[in-house]
Amino acid sequence: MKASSSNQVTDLESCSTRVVNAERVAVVRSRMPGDGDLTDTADVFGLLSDPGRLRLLLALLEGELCVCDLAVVSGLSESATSHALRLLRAHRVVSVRRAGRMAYYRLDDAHVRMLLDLAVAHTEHTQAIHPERDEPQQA
Amino acid sequence: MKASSSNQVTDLESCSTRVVNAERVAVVRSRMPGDGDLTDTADVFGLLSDPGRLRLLLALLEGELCVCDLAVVSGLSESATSHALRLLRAHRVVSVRRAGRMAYYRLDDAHVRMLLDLAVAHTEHTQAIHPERDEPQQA
DNA sequence: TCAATACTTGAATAACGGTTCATATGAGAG
DNA sequence: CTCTCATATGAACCGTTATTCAAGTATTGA
Repeated sequence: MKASSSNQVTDLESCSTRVVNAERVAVVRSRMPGDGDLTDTADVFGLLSDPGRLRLLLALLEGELCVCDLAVVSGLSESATSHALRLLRAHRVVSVRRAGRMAYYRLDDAHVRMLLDLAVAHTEHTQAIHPERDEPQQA
Repeated sequence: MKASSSNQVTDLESCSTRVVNAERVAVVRSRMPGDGDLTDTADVFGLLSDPGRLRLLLALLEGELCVCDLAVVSGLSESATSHALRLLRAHRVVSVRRAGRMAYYRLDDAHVRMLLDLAVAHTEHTQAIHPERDEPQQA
């Protein structure tokens, strides 16, 4: 717990930034996560912010896949796929299982899985509501 | 965060990319969202991938705030705050209410709100499980 | 009207991030 | 052992993006 002595938020009138609603600012400040948690969270979102990586992770929602299959599904080159998987692995989002010369990757982060599920649900939802976009999904 | 049309995934054996588990690849392919939805989703995650913007949006979870208060809370300059809000506004994530010379921004995207709530819940959860990180929240 | 306030905008700079190419590693086949 | 296959890695390239500075637009008050 933080016993923040934030009754007096008017302590930064000196610089160019004033405060209009001091009370709300204090509340928001007290609820704001710490710097470390914040950058961690931003990093996680950053990992999901690339279409290629997003495809990789969505492909892994159903179970493990080898690198070349991931490359095919994601539309990336095998090198780009490997780089992307390396990044995801570094952040503990995926894990590897080696079998011979193959490498099978799987999704290994419950939080990321929830974010992906939520994103998928949302796209399906908006697809149902706003079907104006034509999506030819080749068989 | 970019809007690229990088979908060229034809199922040919001719090129260097083979398929190992053809069945799984087919299933994953059929479930894969279309290119438009995918870049949209990636863009949304991209908007949340910056600590400054993340702070802005977390601040707006509780209600509207004016630009200078948002600048204070996020730790950004007022110019950087305005640029960030412009970007979020362009993506319909926040909306503005003008009152005199003030501009009050509010969170205006249910999906983003869910993502933020989930992220906050997760940081609080891991904070409870792994409290190894010390968080001195400056008063 | 003049000046101050609250916010916006554009240009410029610097840093970051994703792809590619070439090469490396390591396992299995011959 | 040698060669190929599956993946990994490093360096370079180039577009993207965040920040800053300076100037611009409204709006309010004197």
